[in-house]
Amino acid sequence: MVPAIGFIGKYINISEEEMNDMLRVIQTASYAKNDFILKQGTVPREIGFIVKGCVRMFYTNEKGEEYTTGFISENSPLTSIDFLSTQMPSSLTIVALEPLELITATRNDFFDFLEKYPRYESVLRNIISEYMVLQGEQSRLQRIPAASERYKALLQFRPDIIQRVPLKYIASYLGMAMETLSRVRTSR
Amino acid sequence: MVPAIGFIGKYINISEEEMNDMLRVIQTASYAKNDFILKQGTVPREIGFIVKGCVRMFYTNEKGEEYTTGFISENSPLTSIDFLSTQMPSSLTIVALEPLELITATRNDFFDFLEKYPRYESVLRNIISEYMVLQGEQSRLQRIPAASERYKALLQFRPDIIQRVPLKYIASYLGMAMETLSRVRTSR
DNA sequence: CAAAGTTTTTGATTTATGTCAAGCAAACTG
DNA sequence: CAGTTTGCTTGACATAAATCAAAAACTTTG
Repeated sequence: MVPAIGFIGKYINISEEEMNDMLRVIQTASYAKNDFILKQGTVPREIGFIVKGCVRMFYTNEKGEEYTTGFISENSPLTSIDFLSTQMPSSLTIVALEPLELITATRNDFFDFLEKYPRYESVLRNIISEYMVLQGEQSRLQRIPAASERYKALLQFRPDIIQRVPLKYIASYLGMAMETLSRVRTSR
Repeated sequence: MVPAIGFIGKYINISEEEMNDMLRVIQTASYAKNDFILKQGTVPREIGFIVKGCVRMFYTNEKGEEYTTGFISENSPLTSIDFLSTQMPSSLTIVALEPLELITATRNDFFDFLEKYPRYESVLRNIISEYMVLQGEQSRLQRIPAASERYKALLQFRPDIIQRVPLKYIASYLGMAMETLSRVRTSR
C-alpha cells in the first residue's frame, strides 16, 4: 500500500510494530512541475522517496552557471547527500521535472525510528552503499573524454532518462553544450 | 598509541572494553612504493586506515586507459567504496605512491564489532557521510570545464597532493593530458 | 658515477567542442 | 487558433586541449 515499505522490505523483514511506527511518521506530498523540493543552501528537514515523477538535481556556481548532477525517478530515495551529516545546508537544488508524488519523513522522526530499531542501521547502510556504487558509475561516465562516448554511455546506463528529460538538462548533466549534444545525437 | 583510535575518538567516547576489542582485531601492515593494496576485480577482505604514506586509486577501462579517481594520505580511512556492500569485487585498484603504513581489520572482525557495539553504527554513518561530502566536492571539481580552472581548484582543495604526487597522475586525476597540465602550471 | 629509465617540458599540428547567431518545430496560453 | 514561449537543430567560426615528437631534467640502479 505505502510503496516505500516494499522498498525497505528488500533489505529486512518488517515487524508489525515497526510497520505501524513507520506509517505513523510517513507523510505524503505532491508537487507541480518546476516546483522546488529543496534549495541549495537550505538545510533539508525531510527525507523523501519518489512514488511518481522525476526530479533534477543541480547546483549553481559563483558565476551563476548551472551544473546538473543527476536525475531521480520512481522508487528511489530522494535527498541531498548532505542529509545524513549533521544539518549541513544542501549543496544542491532539487526541482520537479514532472508532477511529483513523494512520501516523506522528517529528519527527527527518521533518526528516532533508527534509534528505536537499531537493526535498521544496516538497512540504511545498504541503501547508502547502493547509492555510493551508483555515484561511482556516474562519476565514471562523466570522466569519458569524448562527448559522443559519454552520450552513448548514458544511453546504456539510463535510457529512461533520455526519453523523459529535456535535452538541455541532459547536456548539462553530461557536461557538454546543448548544441554538441544535438549533433552527437543526429550523427548515427 | 594506535592512531585510528584517536580518529574514532572524534565521533564517540570509547570505553575500555570497546578499546580492548578494537585492539584485538587491529593488524598493522607495511607496503613498499608501487605495491598494490587492492586490485580492481578482487573482493576486498579488509578495511584499512593510513598511518603513514599516500596511495593512488584508479581503474582501467576496456581499452586499457587508466583513470585516477583519487589520492588518500595520512589519517584517512582507506577502502574501496564497494567495501560496505555485500562482497562486490572492487571497481578500483589501490597502489602505494610511497612506503605505506596501514592498520587494518578484516571485514568479518569489523562487522562483528559493529554488531557487538551497535552504537558504533552512527560513527560509521558519520565517516561515510564525510566521505560522501568529499566525493561531492571532488565531482564538482571534475566538472569545471577549463583545464586551468580545474587545476586551480585542486590547488585550493588539496595543495598537499600536488607536492607529493607525480604530475602525470594529477593530470590523470584532473582528466587532462600531462602536457596540458604542464602548460597550465607554467603560465602564471 | 655512468647508463638507463622516468618524468616533465616545449614545440608544431590537428581536432573536438564551445560560442554566437539564426531558424524551425512543438507546446502552451489567452 | 494566433501569438508567445520553450525546446531543438543547423551553420560558421574561434579556441582550448589532444596528439605526436623530441628534448631536457631528474631518479634510480648496477
